[in-house]
Amino acid sequence: MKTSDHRVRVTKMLIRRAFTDLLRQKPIQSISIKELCIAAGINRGTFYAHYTDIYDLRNKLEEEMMTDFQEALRPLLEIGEKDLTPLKITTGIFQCLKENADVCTITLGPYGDREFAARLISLGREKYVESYKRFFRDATAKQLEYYYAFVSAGCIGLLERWLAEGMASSAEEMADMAERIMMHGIGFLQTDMT
Amino acid sequence: MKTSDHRVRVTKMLIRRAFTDLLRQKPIQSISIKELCIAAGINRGTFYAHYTDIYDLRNKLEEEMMTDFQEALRPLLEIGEKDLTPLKITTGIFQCLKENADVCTITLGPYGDREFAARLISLGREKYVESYKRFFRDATAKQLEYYYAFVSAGCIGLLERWLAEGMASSAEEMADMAERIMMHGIGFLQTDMT
DNA sequence: GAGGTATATCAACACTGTGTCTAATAATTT
DNA sequence: AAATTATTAGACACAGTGTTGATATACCTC
Repeated sequence: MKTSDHRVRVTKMLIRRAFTDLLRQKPIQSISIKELCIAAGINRGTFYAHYTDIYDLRNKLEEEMMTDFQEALRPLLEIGEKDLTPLKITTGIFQCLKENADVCTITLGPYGDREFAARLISLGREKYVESYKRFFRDATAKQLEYYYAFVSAGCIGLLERWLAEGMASSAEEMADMAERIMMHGIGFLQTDMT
Repeated sequence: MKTSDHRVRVTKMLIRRAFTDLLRQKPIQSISIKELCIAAGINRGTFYAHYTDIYDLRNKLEEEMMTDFQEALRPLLEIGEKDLTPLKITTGIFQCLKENADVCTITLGPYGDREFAARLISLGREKYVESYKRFFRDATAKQLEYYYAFVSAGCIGLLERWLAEGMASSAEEMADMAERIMMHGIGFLQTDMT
């Protein structure tokens, strides 16, 4: 099933490059197939051979990223891992994002798809909830749900801010900060920080 | 400047109603002016007399909401208020949102505009930061920025969840939960909850 | 390398929505 | 009642969409 044809790989690469370029300039809703094809230097019919519309293109690119990220995070989420801490998962995710900074345009940029960002964050969700439950056995499911809704959205907000500042800080630094806020709330400001 | 003409008020009301209806069914990018006008039962030329395109319509509706909310929150944000706590502000905002649940479609629904939701949340931002600074004088500006990025996004995530569950809980309950998470992080699960 | 196959290109097509305009009609204000 | 303003209906050129068929070319297998 894997397409090994040089032509389609070149075509898809051209489309991908033109698409991410355009996404830096304008929101997805004002990107037409026509202008994308002109920017990519391909025929419009060729686009339709691979995608049905712009949103299908975005979805397919996001799926690619998702599998890439899952692959990159696999060692972190291995069942064998016993000394797995939320901090390690967070750091891993943040590290992945930093290594694929260009891709973040699609998810975290001003015209990004935050719903997909939420899915990325949720990659470590099960592990998270599991370890939370270990610590807070008497918490209700509803409480955990609301808490997760809060902190996952919070992490995305943190990531947006990080990207907006050019990802100047290190992934560890950001993950540590996220972890502190998640664990202690505003109290994180009182703890020692490097 | 206030338009007192019956006709334009009826027209705008029809547009608004048709628009929020459509937003419950599909994302804004796939709502055409034509179908909106048919749904509203008005002439297409009339739409152009008031708005330039669909996004201009959304912006203008959001501006209306924003001023409404500012008005509703004014007593809470008065300079005279001395015993103003973050919890009171949060409760006020959550209460406003609950009282305008239909409007939340535009901001918090699955096809909503989360950027605007962030602006709504930020209504109390200055007051927030001010009171935070009072408690944490040695916190750096950067830390406060990241913290605010986290918790404002987190509140939106919480609101989305709330809306998704039909706003079953009370505004006070939600505000209290938000406040606890913001103040104590995961630790909020250990404190007494009603 | 020659073969057949798959892919990209080009031009053309009907179709839908856009944005603007004019003349006519209806409601509102003065 | 007259003047102003808002809405309507129809028409227009224009742009983007999605599809089709014919042609050329790059690819992989043998």
